[in-house]
Amino acid sequence: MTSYTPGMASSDDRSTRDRLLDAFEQLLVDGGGRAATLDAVAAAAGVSKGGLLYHFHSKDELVEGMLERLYDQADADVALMRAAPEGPVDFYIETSVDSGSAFDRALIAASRVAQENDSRAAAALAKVRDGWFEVLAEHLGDDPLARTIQLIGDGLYFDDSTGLRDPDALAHVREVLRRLDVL
Amino acid sequence: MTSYTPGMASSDDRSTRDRLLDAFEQLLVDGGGRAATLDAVAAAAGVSKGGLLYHFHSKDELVEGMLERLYDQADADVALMRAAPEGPVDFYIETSVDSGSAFDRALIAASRVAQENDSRAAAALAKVRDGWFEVLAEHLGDDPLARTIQLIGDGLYFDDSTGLRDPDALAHVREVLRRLDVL
DNA sequence: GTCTATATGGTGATAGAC
DNA sequence: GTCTATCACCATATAGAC
Repeated sequence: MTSYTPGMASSDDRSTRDRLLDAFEQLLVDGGGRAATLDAVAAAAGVSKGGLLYHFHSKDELVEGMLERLYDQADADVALMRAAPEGPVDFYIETSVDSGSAFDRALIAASRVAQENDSRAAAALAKVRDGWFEVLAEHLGDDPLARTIQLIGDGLYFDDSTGLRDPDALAHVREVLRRLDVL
Repeated sequence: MTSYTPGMASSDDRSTRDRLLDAFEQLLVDGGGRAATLDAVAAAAGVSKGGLLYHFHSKDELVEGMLERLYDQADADVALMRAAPEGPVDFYIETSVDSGSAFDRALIAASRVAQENDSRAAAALAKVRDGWFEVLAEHLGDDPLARTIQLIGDGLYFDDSTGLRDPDALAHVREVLRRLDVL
């Protein structure tokens, strides 16, 4: 698997490429897989459809490019999680509510694709989740607790991505985690 | 809002109507909004596209019919939850993992539609969730805990609907809930 | 590297036969 | 009550001009 390397593009087409992926993700987040057509992606990125198809020869390649970026973002996120001063648990639940970050957008976009029965996207999400779980389980030394916290994070993500966001959710979760002596 | 009333169909077309809604839901669950075309729904239900369009004049009406059924199923579920011998919390998390029930299918289908930016579906899901929360909060007398348990349920749902199912998840959650003295 | 055609097939919806 | 035929539109993808 060739990994996506931000600084190493062979020419200066990186910004157009990334703008296209950004637009693709945003359309997936806002309107689901149905709204993310090639026309819409090209328009949102400010290029023509032909321009898009120069960078990505098919919609499939667009998905592939998106997932490659996701893997790198996930690696960076896990590193941040391990090094977080507030500890990995607080970092994890805090970043599980949608802050509008590029990584949040990439995750929600990937889950939209996964729900259209794309096995690559589902595998990518599973791998990202495994990375988080590893850190949680290592830090807590308690699989049931780690799994439960991960489910809470999944729930926060799901609610945000379905427009069910509850502003008190994070405070409530923190309160319960304190009772469990993990915060 | 005219409610869906199983026993009161004005003629014997109820079974065809329900078969169409069943097929619509199943296609949404399996392949997302993109796969649930009118052609596919009609074929899966064993009627022609014209036959479908006799019962539902548009795709919008198909969604509407689906959400009406969902409301009634949700009312029934809340009643079961209140009366559950094992208590509402255990009932809630147990039924949050996809058992393949008609209600599970309806919920996942509705969330697929909600994620394509359909406000009716999002509102329906929010209402269903409010019903569960009310029972949880009433029973526990503890909003943070009720909200957290609800998030765990959302996480279980999300994982199932994205193909991330972990067979130990439920056991792990139960273990943690015992530590919190709710099971 | 980006754009304009254009081919091909799918998708929602209508009209009207049976 | 269900079906066939048909329409206008939108989607992905190709070929090739600039």
